[in-house]
Amino acid sequence: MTTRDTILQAALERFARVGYLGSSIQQIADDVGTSKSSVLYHFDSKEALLEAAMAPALDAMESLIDALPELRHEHTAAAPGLVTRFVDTLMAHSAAISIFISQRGALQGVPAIERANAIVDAIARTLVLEAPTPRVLTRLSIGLAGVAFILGDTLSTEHDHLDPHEMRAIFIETLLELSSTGEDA
Amino acid sequence: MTTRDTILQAALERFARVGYLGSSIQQIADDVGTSKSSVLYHFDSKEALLEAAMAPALDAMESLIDALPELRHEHTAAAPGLVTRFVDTLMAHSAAISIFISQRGALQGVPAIERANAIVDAIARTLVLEAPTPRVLTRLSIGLAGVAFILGDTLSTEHDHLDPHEMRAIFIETLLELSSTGEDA
DNA sequence: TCGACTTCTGACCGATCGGTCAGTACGATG
DNA sequence: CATCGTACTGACCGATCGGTCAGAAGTCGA
Repeated sequence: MTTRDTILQAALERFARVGYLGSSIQQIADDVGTSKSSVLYHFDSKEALLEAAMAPALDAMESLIDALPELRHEHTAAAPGLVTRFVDTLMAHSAAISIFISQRGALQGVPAIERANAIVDAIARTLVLEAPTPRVLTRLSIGLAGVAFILGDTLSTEHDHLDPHEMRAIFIETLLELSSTGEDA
Repeated sequence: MTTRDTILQAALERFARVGYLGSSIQQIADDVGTSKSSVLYHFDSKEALLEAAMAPALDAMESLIDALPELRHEHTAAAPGLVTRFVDTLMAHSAAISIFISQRGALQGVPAIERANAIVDAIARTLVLEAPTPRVLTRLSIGLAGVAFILGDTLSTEHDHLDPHEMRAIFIETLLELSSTGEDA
């Protein structure tokens, strides 16, 4: 693996664990055994480093949005296939997702976070088309935020976590349940 | 209101909006129209300020825990009364709750956060007694984290949010649903 | 052998951080 | 009037922050 990729990985992990503001370039350099100057050679700034670290996750989410219109006419409400793909994408990029969820308030104005905000808006916009009640939307927000939070938690704590497959199943099932109207069918 | 209380309120709001690490004592002083030295006169340190700002929320949560054993034998699973009280407490202290939820990773070792961690552990411990499956526990975590996240979001963004009463009802209903075994009764 | 390019480093910069300290203004108390 | 405690302030401190820069070391093709 190239030095650049090593830095990218260490930065993503550290940003997720102790926060972007709580991480210094020096600490990231120490993590990978290089110098602060080396980090700033590969990336123009700390912000650029964050952007590069989050890019794969944002790319994946954007391509999921592009595929969303084709997936949703499968059912009127959220289709199981859509939710499954969503959960898989979240879990594949849990570090970046966790950074966005818990730090987007503190990082307003940072390009990478603004891009992620736009993605969330796009998701909400397409969901609103088929889930007009604020009730279902709120329920879905609870579910998505909760799932994202737990993913971040598994990264930053060494608690005993249940195995990823079980977690995945619970996530999918719970999100589907929350995306239904609620009371009963 | 005393200067001390004004500082406390401004600090709580700022910590919730842009993060503890993203807030400087100078900025908080500017918010209330006083000097950095004045803030440090009323509070020994930035950490002490955080602790004092979060204390009311933590006190409320602790007293809720104390009342928990008496409330739970009402039903085997989470009782509606318990959930309602829980949601009300969360909403009454949304700023402090939001700080804990989204920044406890970055603030490990800070006394106020350690105290909050202990509270969460206590809640989990009492819940485990009656909800032994990791499945229900995960579902509850999703719900609680999701609710807490939304509360923080309403503070830090100027989005159009639905009215608190509606939100409260959805929170309670959703949490009760998630605390059930799932599939059906 | 000679540049040219990439990778990387240590020295250094101004700004800001949390925190200390000596001192000031002032109302209450004797 | 003198004294004391409370509230508050500006000057200052060392440390760390993100970022710049000149140059060293190694690897190329010409």
